Amino acid sequence: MALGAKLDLFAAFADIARGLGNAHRLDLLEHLAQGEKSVEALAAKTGLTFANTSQHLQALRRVGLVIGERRGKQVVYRLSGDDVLDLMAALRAVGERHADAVQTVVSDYFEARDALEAVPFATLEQRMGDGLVTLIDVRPADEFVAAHVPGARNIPLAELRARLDEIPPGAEVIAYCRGPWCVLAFEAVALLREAGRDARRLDGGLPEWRRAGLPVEVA
Amino acid sequence: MALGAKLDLFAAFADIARGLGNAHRLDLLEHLAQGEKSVEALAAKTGLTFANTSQHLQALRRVGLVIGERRGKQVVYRLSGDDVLDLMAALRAVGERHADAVQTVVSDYFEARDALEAVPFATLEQRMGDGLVTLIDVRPADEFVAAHVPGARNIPLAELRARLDEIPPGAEVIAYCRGPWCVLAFEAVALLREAGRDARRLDGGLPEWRRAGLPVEVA
DNA sequence: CTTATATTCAAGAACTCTCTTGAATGAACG
DNA sequence: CGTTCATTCAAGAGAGTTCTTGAATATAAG
Repeated sequence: MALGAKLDLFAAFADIARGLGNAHRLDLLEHLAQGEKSVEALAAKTGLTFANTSQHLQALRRVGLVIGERRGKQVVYRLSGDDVLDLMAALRAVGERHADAVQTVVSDYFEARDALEAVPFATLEQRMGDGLVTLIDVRPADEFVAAHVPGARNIPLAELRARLDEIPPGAEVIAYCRGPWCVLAFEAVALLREAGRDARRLDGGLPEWRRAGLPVEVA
Repeated sequence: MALGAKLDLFAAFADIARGLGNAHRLDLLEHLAQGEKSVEALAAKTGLTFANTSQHLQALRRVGLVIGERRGKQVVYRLSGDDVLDLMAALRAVGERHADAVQTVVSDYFEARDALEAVPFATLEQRMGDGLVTLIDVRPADEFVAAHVPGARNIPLAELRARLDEIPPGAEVIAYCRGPWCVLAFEAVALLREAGRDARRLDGGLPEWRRAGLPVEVA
């Protein structure tokens, strides 16, 4: 019984781990970390079919990682708690350490990343105060509207090249996006450097900012 | 490419999550959190067959959660890093929150647990200093020998009833075992209370103690 | 060199997961 | 109250996981 109960307990935890055990579901979780979203919105963001998105969301809900709530005609999903962000961060920590050793694609990714040193939140706050820095949020506009770092200007990555003139030439540019797994800010920094700007990435995206207890701005 | 690379990255993280996605593998990880062990030792502790234990360990090694090293005739496995403990703790945090809602067995487990308030590490250290407390390690002797909290006395759960007289009657008893998922200390506390002792559980087992940077004693 | 010991590999049966397709539900709106 | 829209359910093909069994390695010891 003690042994059986223990395995039952482990089985429950294993179910949660299996909930995270699919690339598309991690993608969905990252999008949900930006804020609550309908199934339709998630299907559009991830490129999955409607039914498939729904099934993945139900898998996540079954193990308690997300909560789905009917709101009129739509069902809106959100992360079930901040500990889900912590769990994803812990997974990332193990993954980044292991990446070098095994996965080439991934280690390329992280090598590129190491080359661009990230700016900690505290440093950003300080420089924002001094007015020495332009902070840009390179996520799509709808995610910016839902929540963003105070003082950030929204220039989605897709529009960045065309809107370079909106960024004051002298100041340092700091870019952020959805979080540590998100490529948008990396690409933004690469593009900005190509254009001769002094650009760096913020060390963490909006979910990490919020998780750190820092204020966010809406609309 | 950006999208493909991102999914490759997520797939790598998902592989790690799937590594945790099996009750037996979580069991193996908990045992490895006590210290490195051979395949044979793990098979004995978990009750799995030899070949099955080996296969699960290889699954864990493939995703970088454990490291296996040939040492003479044996292959000795250990956790690949402290971040694996953090990952397990994060998984537990989500699981405990979700437990009430879904798994009855598990919620029973956690209810029983809530009834016995756990003693934080800091409190233990203070009371140990005052000599007001008897600390017992209820894990099997081999795990105690590998590492234990300084000042603890080893009385494996199986022997506890027979060795009650080794515990000074007046003082409070604090028991610990393998960690938050381990039932040994729960059962020890229940048994001690039945015997009229003032017993409580330590809030965390040996892996958590070590992870907190506190000193351990060997042999 | 042979044997014993510890571990891994290989193959197969039973089961689970994933994605697709098309039908079914549930709420809102005319 | 019938239609529309967003979502879920159901069934099935294909792939992956798990456990068992027995054979294959690799090291150590005689």
